[in-house]
Amino acid sequence: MTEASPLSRYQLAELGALLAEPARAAILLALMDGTTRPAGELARIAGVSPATASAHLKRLLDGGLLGLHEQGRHRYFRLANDDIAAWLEGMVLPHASRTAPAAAARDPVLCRARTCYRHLAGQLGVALCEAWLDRGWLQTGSDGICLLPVAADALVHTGWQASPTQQLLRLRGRGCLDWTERRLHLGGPLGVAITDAMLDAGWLRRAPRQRALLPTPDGLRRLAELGVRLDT
Amino acid sequence: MTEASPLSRYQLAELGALLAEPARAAILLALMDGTTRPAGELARIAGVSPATASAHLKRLLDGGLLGLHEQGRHRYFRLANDDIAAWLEGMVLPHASRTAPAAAARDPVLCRARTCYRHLAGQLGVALCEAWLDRGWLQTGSDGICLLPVAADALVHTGWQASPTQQLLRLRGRGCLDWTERRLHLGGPLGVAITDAMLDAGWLRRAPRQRALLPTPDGLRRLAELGVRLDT
DNA sequence: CGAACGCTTCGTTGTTGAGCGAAACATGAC
DNA sequence: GTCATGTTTCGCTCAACAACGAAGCGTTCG
Repeated sequence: MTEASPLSRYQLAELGALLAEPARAAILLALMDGTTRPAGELARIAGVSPATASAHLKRLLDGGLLGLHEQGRHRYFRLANDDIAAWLEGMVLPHASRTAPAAAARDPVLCRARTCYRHLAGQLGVALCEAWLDRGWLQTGSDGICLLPVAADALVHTGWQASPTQQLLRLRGRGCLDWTERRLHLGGPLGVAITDAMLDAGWLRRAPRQRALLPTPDGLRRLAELGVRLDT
Repeated sequence: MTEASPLSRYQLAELGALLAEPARAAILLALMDGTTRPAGELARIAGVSPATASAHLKRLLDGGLLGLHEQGRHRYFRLANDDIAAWLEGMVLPHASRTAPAAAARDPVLCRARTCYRHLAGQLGVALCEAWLDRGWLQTGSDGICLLPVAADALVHTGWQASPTQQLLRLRGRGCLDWTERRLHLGGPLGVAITDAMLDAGWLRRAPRQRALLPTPDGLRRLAELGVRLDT
């Protein structure tokens, strides 16, 4: 059997139906920054009763869009994986051609650096991925992208803690499509770990109510040392 | 005003609702190969009455997903633009992580070469775009990607008709994300024109009922002369 | 233990919208 | 003009499902 289309009309419709309700859309958008939130909080964000939100969460869970972590009487929800986050980011495409004939009309802060799921995206994310691949710090293999020891040494030299850096060597990342840059940035567990480390170290700060990430002056300097520059 | 999210919950829900009906999904999938079809034919494909299809087409049109060409008593529908096609191609992402843990499980023929909207996509499309950018045959500017005269000369030398090649110089293309390769291929009017020319010249043939494109032995040879190789 | 809490399930109501046939409206053929 | 064809609009029915309150279940705290 050679499927004529990789996606049947029914699968496509089912996927669309999951987005077709403002309450569900709000839940997905709220989780796009990689946060993990309990059902009650998502109900409040979506503006519906806990009972209604519970039904929505069940549908999203069954649809494979959400992941679940149960802890006592709490149920914490998150996006299922990087692909879901990248896919949601890509949902802006139809609007891009309608509402933004000039691509520059988009929010420049969000273009510069933001989270995609839990990892770094935007110009900075793409620059990091490409620079480190160029330098041979990242290597793509059949099991994903891994960080090489030479990179870990450089990170320690720039001020990272040695012990967590050793853990990075065991993690795997993968390419994730960046919808503003239309190139790859580093996703997967490795991408998440690197982004978390940069947040911890104060190289990046989270914008108050956005998915945007704000690089600090110190962070920009350190990143430049690591070959990551924002071309302007 | 700095919009917190580039897409509100209502916009996202509206977009999802457009896909949420199997009949509408079937219409969009049928138009993904770049064809232009009258309302009656789309009704037959979707398996609904002309009256029902008319309502669906109106919604898709109002939603900005379709374009319209009226001719006499016929109304021909097509996808609105390249972005819509690329976006639909990206709709497989959520399924990719569920149903295809190994990316190689996808149809290799479709991965090699296919149409995205009306232009060449897949390994061959990406290879062409990158090779020609490397050679300096394509140049990216503020108004898109254009073909340089040196490339036109090379095309004529490989057997293209001189007159249509001159027209290519006036067209503009743009990068379009390839969901199997996760890199850019050449879309826009320039991409469409080049693909059409290759089909006319017999370098590529359309697969009977798929969006797949089959490169002919002659076509592969000529493409290799132009620097476009399928790395295996 | 009992009370408070977080969440889900159940039962009900109301709205949305998909679907069709019939009729209307065009256009093109004769 | 008359008829056939392609498409849309109208009126209707029916199914799906979002939403809530109430009740139920399991967990945590005092």
